[in-house]
Amino acid sequence: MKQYDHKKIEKKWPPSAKASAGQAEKKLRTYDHKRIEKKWQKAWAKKKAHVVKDSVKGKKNEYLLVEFPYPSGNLHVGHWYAFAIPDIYARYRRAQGRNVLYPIGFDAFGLPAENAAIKRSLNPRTWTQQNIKYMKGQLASMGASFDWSREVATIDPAYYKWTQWMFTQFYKKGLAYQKETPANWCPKDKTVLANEQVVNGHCERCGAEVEQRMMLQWNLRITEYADRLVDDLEKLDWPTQIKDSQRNWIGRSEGAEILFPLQFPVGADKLKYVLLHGFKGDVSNYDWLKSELEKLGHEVIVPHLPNASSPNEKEWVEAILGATTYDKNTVLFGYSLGAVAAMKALEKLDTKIAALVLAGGFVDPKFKDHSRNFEKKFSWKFDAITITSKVGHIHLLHDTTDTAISEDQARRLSECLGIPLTRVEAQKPHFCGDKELVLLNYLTPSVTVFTTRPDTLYGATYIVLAPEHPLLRQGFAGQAWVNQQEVNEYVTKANKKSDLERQESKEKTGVRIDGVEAINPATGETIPVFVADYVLGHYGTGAVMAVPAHDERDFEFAKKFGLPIRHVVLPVRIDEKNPHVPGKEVVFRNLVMAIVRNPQTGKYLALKVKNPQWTTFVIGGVEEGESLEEAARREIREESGYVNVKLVRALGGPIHSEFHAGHKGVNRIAHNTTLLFELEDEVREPLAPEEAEKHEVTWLNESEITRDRMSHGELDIVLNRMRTGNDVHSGQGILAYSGTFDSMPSEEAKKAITAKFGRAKKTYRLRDWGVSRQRYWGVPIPIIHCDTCGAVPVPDKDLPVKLPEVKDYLPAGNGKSPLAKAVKWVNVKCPKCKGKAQRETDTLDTFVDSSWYFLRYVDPKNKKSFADKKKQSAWMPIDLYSGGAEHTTMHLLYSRFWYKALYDLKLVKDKEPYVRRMNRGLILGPDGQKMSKRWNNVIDPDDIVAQLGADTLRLYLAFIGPYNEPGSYPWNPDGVAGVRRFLERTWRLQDKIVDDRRNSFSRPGPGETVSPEGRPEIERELHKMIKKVGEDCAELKFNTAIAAMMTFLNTAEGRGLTKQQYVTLVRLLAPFAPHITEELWASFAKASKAKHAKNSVHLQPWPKYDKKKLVSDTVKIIIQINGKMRGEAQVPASADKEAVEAAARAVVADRLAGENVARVIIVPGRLINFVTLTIKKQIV
RNA sequence: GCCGGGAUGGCGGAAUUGGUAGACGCGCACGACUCAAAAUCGUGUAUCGCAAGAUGUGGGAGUUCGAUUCUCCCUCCCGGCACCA
Repeated sequence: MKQYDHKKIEKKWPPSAKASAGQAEKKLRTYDHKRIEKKWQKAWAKKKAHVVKDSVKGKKNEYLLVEFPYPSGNLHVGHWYAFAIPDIYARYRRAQGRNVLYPIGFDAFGLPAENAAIKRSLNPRTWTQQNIKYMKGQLASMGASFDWSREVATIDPAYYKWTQWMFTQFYKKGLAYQKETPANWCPKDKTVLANEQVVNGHCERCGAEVEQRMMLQWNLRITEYADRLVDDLEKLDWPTQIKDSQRNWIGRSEGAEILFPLQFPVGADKLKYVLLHGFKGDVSNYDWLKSELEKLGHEVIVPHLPNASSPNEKEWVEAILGATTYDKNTVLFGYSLGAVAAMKALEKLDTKIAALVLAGGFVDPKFKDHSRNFEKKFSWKFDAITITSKVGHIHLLHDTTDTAISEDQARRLSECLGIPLTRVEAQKPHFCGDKELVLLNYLTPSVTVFTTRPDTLYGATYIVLAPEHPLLRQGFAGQAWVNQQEVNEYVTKANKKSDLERQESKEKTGVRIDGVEAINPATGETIPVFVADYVLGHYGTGAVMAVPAHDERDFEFAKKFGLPIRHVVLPVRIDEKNPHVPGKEVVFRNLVMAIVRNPQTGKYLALKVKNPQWTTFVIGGVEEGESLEEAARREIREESGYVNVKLVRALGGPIHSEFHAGHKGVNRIAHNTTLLFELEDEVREPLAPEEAEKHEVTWLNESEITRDRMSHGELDIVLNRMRTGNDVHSGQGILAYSGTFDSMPSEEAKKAITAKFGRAKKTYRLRDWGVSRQRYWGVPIPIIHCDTCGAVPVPDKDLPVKLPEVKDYLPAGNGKSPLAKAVKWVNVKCPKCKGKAQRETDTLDTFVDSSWYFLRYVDPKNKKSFADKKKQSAWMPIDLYSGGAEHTTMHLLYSRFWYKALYDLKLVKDKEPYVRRMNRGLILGPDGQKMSKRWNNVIDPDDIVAQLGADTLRLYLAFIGPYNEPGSYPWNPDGVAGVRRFLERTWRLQDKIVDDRRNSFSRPGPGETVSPEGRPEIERELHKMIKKVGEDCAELKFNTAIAAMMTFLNTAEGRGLTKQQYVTLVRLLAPFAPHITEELWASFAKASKAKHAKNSVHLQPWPKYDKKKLVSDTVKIIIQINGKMRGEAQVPASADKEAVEAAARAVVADRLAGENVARVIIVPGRLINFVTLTIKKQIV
């Protein structure tokens, strides 16, 4: 392993002072980076060379963004790689005539600052600002063209005022909400962490194991944007790797929600249903619903609501309250105006009832079609708190086909009650069908499951609830199960475990909920209900329908609990060798295949068929009334004579096969099930003569069971099941045992079954973004908690909410932020009611700070808005965003979400902030490991700058590999010396400038870059270089761009070059090594009369290459014989095919002697290939 | 397990639409300069072979006059997801 040898480098570099003193008399000074770099950095700063205007006449704006650093206190090589290399691109684009914004700032809030501050008993602000100051000095040494006038720091109140302002905007729009959520709690950092900050159950920062705690947290509704965050990726010019990572992270699954009604057949209290009809309705509307509910054993009351054609609130409410007594077993159902009346009645009710189901309800009497006469007879204010407090369970149903109630009306109801809206499709619009099944489903206790495989519904043989499922906490309408205690124990145990602990063992555990059964809506069968921790509470609906035949997890669970396995999606095997013959009758048959193993020998029973010749297992049709096993035993006896066999198991479910049954002359569709038997003894019955004639018995080793030998198309599936014991078919197939859906392909069946029994639904892995942090050093969440008004956003005029000074930055450890200790700051008046109120004491996640910083660069000093709209449109969206791979799923997703939310608030004009994104690589230590003090392999960029110069460091990092690929590159000390050599040779190349006739230094005329006469080869090399460097820079392949300049240098050193040619090289090198090139340019400018020469080299336009100069008079042609290189020939560029062939034949004449050339392939200007007859013959 | 990316000398890496594999740099070897060393300059440097030549881009097949490049299968490495229904 190579060790980084400091001494070796220091000995080598810098070149001794004595040597340069000795050369002092020489016309040229030695390249002295120390003098040059400081000099020009000062000069640029003085001239404000890098201040960017928002518009420059005749130039297009371009926004190049790099992730702003965290002010850790010291600049490392990674920072150089992150900032100095994109600077090459910024300078290159400027030379190409773009007005380039290349800003920088500091992401300065966050844990490390605070931890360091606690350790050194310093104010985090002081500490952070010191770091910023120091790092700015270091950044200056890069010679990067940052516009410092646009510097942004997230800790600046003028910045975080807008962070807070945006948060209040989001809150007002319902995008920010507070919720008691299980939070990832780091016991060491004493704060809540985002999911993204938890790596394998441990804190990303300190490594401590993360605990789950229930806490009241602020969340941002990023899940509402999940679809757009996935779909809009498509249009972005981003590497697929980043897009795929984001898609994985969001984890969108498309499937269906299906409702399974529950029955409590044993020992449960019966429910009392009160069904309220609507405007112009009457008691008879619910005949069907009533009888169905009564069938389940419940009591049903349908009160008569007076004057249904001209109703008023008072009469209806009285009728409802008088209809019966209400208690904890009552379920109140209200339809349309009945829903309104139900809520009104609840406001008055003095007991708590089990459940409230509202269908087609509203709180806003504005209808899609026409107005109604009751608008003024009801009051349209609702006491949501009272209503919801009187009810254990609420369902809000909206019919998506409704012709009277708009979706918007329904949503208002949902917002009013704070209960999510359930969108359903009624049998007839506005739930007007005779048999509205959907109503029954929601009136009965039920479990809604999410599945991506609705096609397997008929195979669902049980239901599994996650331990967190609300049904287990609340029950439904007071219903109970028999083994309540056992269930509770399991749930408590599971809830104690962290996600990580639950995953420790994949061994399935669970408890059957006794006395409760679900009804499979497709088969009508009752199926058991379990609670098991392999189902996740936060994903989908927290409940699954288990289909053991087609899901491995369910299969495992079913095996353990002895649950039925029903195969409903059959894998398909179509025999290509023996396909269906068009026109022939299609005949269906159930087949059974028997694999008989002899445990003594380990061999398998097979039949050698004589005509046609093939080998098969015992196989035959299942006769009417016969079980599979009976049929298999019969076939074994008939075909092999063996009598005593023992059934081991079925090898999974049937396989759907299609083939042409030649001997019967029909097209066969067969469902073929394979049973595995063991031979018990050798007892055989004699075969019937016609059987014996057809085939003979043979025994095969396992290795002899191959598709070559055996004719079964299903063999691969069967063998796999036999060997692995995995009988689950989780792929696609054709439906069977699925009622009217039989023989439908599974993809089609997904849609059909969803349409009939459920509704299409998307679910995401992504969860809402928890932004509360119980730490000091962050942006205070701009919310005031008032006892009467609830959470109130801080009014715009009171922003920013400045971070108060406290003495003690240590988190309390009880979940309270240190801000809670600033009592004066905390206690305020409510902005709404002026009553007593307290400030929110949590601070925002720092990912919030960095979600919009790029917008502030555009207009960093604005006091009226976060960024002026005109300035935004001058720069946004960002043309190229360069950063680290570690931000692929967090920062990049959060800031996209943030930007989209701003877009919806009409605060920004684009849907996406970053047009193009690239992830850079990683610089490793010289030993190939990550740079770390622990390994003593850290390269300090300050040392390199001191010894070798900033230009060398820039050039080295650019040369190490392609910048736009996230590779990892070990630091090579000799490699750095190598690029330093390149700069010195470039410097000394001045010695090789030869007399060019014009010997002047002026702007090249059109079509002319330099005076080329007399040196066409160098001129050609020069133009090749201009082309290559330009193209490679555009693609961020700085390594090959530098290689092209090195190649030119190698040629030019040998042959000499003109001053014009030299200066062109300097201009190409300028973005890479801004200091040395500025120095060289200036020294040439002294001798020049040209005006433009007085300007900086960095203001010179990018050299243009001349296509005509790229071509040479002669070209090298590669000569191949049968595709192998056999020689080369120089031919005139103008040579035609005949001439090329003649020249080539001359070169390889001896090789072609005696060969018949069958074909000659000529690639103009490149290659000629002689194909000889012998090869040709082999092919023909 | 699923999704994506990758594998080229001693090392970092090049190679246009399929057309000389190894550009450029490092390292190494030899030579020049020097009393010497360093620096610098020059020559060479995929492997085997004295050579002619043969082999060679993770492994195996295929398409093609010709494959690092296209197709199929496999191995390994990196990244994302993972009891996600």
